[in-house]
Amino acid sequence: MSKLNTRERIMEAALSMFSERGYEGSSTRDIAERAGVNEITLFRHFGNKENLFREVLSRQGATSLLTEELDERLSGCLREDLTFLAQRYLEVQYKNIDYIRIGVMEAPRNPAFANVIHVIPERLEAHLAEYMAKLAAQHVIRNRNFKLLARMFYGQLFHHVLMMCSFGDDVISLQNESSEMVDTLVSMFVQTLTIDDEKGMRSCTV
Amino acid sequence: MSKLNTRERIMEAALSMFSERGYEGSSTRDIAERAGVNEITLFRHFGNKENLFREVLSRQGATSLLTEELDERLSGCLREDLTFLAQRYLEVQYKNIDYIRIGVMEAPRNPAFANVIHVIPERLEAHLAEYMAKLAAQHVIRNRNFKLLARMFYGQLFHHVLMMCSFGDDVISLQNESSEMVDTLVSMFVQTLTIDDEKGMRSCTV
DNA sequence: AATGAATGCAAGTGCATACTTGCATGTTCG
DNA sequence: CGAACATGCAAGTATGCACTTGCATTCATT
Repeated sequence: MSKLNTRERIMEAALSMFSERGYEGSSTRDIAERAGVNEITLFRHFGNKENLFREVLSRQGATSLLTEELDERLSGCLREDLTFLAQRYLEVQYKNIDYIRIGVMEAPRNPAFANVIHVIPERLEAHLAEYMAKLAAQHVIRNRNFKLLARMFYGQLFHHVLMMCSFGDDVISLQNESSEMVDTLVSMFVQTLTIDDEKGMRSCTV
Repeated sequence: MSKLNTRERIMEAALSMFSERGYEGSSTRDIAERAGVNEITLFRHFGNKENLFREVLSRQGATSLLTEELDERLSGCLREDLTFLAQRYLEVQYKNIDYIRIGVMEAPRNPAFANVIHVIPERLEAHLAEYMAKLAAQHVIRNRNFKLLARMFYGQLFHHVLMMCSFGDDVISLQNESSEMVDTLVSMFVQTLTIDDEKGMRSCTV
């Protein structure tokens, strides 16, 4: 008896195939074959292809980042916190590559699917904007357009992840580049946000 | 007599349809209808759907940025130059939206199509990295990993363009955000690159 | 006006796809 | 063991798609 039950096997197979070929490029026959089940079984579980697709996408939440968890780890030290947020984001998105690929492939065709790409970043952007607003209220950092900065922060990270989704770049070198990219990104934000006099003095505050 | 000849009309229709629905989602019948021609005419001109697709993509070069042209406009003043490069990039990519959408939709399925996305950024990144290396050689800016910085610079701009490709965000607010985003981006890079003592003093050098 | 090229119209072909039907077999539980 | 449920197998259906064929009409040029 397989470790996964039939329904799970179908969904795993579907996720990987939708990720490789997109919705239309993945036939129910091929998905069933990859799942090691009969094609009819797929229809018995999900009714039709679209429902299968929907259910596959609905599992994305399982690997989401919860902002409550993030809050517990934030120290108020800008550099540390931004580094932590960036690293956590990359960790989670690397596990979400399949969903990102699907979202990217399908979203222009149907904006409703754009949610697949946005479900994580939107929450995180809002979270980061609030975080920065708090620090600004404490006069730790300058007041800026935090919504825009948060978008740029996560946008840069998203771009990095996107380049790893078989968009042609060398995956190994991109992974090696991750830490340096995160360091550089965080430094830029720290420079932009910190009040000039305090850049070097409050090492743990910033 | 139409302004465009038949072949052109077919390619324009195909570009817009591939952009909306992707390759597989665009039927030759629908493309022909949008072009206002008979379906057979499409086959008479292009032989098959794939050739049509290839020819449509091959026209992307028409709106490319030539780095020679860019060089003529670069003053050596970092802030001005980065701003100019960013603005030009956005101008060109806004015109290239259809190609980007196609590239994004099709690339995960076939990495060969990733070139549609990369053909512009790769050249520009190399160009910018060289530009920064020159300034560093003149001790105008610090020595950094210019390849990474260039990638991040154009990556941020690409992300902005991508968000306008019907990935769910409000297009109007994104356009309004463009200048501010460019200003913020350029400022970040200027801060990162300039030698501390000279940030305010050599206003035109940086 | 005649000719050649370009295009339109209508119907058709072969194949792939999502999905269905009918029957059989295997698995699990009381 | 029997019943209910889950799944397999084989064949089929209706539809859509890329592409083809045959004939007719239109357009441009000489």
